[in-house]
Amino acid sequence: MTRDELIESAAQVFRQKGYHGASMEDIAEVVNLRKASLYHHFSSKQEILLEILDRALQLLLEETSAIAEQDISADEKLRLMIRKYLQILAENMDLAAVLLFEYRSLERRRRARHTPSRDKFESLWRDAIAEGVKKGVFKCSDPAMAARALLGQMNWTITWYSPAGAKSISAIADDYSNLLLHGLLK
Amino acid sequence: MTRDELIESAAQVFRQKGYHGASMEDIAEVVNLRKASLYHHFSSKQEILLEILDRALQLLLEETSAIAEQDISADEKLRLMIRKYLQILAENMDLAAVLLFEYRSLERRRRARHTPSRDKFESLWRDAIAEGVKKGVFKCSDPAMAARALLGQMNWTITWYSPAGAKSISAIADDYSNLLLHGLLK
DNA sequence: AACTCCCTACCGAACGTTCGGTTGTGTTAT
DNA sequence: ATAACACAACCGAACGTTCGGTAGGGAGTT
Repeated sequence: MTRDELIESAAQVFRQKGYHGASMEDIAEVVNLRKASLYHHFSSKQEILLEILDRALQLLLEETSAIAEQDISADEKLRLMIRKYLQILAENMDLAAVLLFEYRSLERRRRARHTPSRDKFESLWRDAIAEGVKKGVFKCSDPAMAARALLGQMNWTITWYSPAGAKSISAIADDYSNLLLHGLLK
Repeated sequence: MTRDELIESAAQVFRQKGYHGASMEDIAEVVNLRKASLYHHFSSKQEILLEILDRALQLLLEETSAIAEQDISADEKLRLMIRKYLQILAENMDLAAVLLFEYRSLERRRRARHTPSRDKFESLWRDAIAEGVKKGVFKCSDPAMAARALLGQMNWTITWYSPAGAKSISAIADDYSNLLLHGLLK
C-alpha cells in the first residue's frame, strides 16, 4: 500500500463525507486495512488532510505556473491557464474538492504552513490579468477581483461537473474563456 | 429564545466549524443554554441544518424571483439580480455559507425535500440568460453553463468577502456585472 | 385572593455509540 | 535477523440524544 494510494483514497472519503464526517475507519475500509494500520503511514488524521491539500495545490501550482511564465499574449495565456486548471481539477476531483472545501478543517498551525502556497497561487492569476491590462489588451479596473471571480467560477465547477456529463472539460474551458474575454453582450 | 435566534446562532457555528465539526454543545454555548434545552426547540441536529438551508434559500428565491418577473431589458435584469443576490448573501453570510457549503451534510431524505427549491433557483438564472439570448441582446451558446459560471463566481465571493474590506457589496456587484456583460478584452 | 391546573422553557445526569489514537503481537519480505 | 507492515484489542473522551424533573407565569375556579 503506497502513500499515494492512501492519500487518494482518503481524499475520496473526505470529499464524500467531509473531513469531520469521515472517520479513520471509513478511510481504512476503502483501502482494505484496519484503522490501526493507518497510523503506521500517518501520525494523525490531520496529517492526512494536510498532505492532501499540499499535494492538490502542488499539482495546480506546478502546471499553471509553467504556463504563466511563457511569453505569449495575455489572452492566449489566460485561455491556456484556464484549460490546464480545469483539466487538473477534473483529473483529480477528489484531491481538488478537498483542497477547495475542506481547507477550514485544517487546524491553525498546519493551515499557517499551507497558506503561503495558496496566496502564491492566487497571485499567479492576478498577475496574469494585470499583465494583460498593462499591455493594453485587457480593460479591468481591479485585476485582483477579476482573478477571484474567475477562480470562483472555475472552482464551483467541481460541484456540478461529471465526467459522464454532456460537456467535456475542454469544452467547458472554452466556454469559460469566451465568456470571460468577450462577455455576454452581443 | 426565539426560533429565529437559534437558527441564526446555529448557522454561525456551522459556518465556522462545519456541520460535523460543530457539536450541539457549541451551539448551546452561543445562545447561553444547555444542549439538552435545544431539543425543546428542535427534534435533532439535522432538523436545525434543514431549517437553515430552507430559510437561506427562501430568502434568495423570494427576492430574486421578484426581479426575474419584471419586464425590463435582459442586461438590466441580470444586473439587478446580481446586485440583489450579493446583497442577501452579504446580509446573511452565516445562513448563506451553510446553504452553499453544508448542503451535502444533509441526510438523503431531508435533502430530497430541499432539492426542488434549489433547482428552481438555478433555473431562474438560466431563464434570465436564455431570455436575453432569445431577444438578441446576449450571445451565448449554452445559457445553462453561463448561469452556473455566474453562480459560481458569486457563491465563491463568500469565501473571501469581508464587510470590513475595501470593496462594498454593490461595488463588487458592479464589477461582476461589467465583467460578465462586457468581458475582459478591450 | 387563594387555589389548582397546565404549559412553555429549561436543566442535570445519564445513555449507548463512535471517535481518534495507542499498545503489543504477529506476519511477511529482504 | 531485521525492518516494514498489518492486525486485534483496547482506551479515554466526546458525541447526539433521552429522560425525569424544576421554575415560573397565565387561565380558570372557588
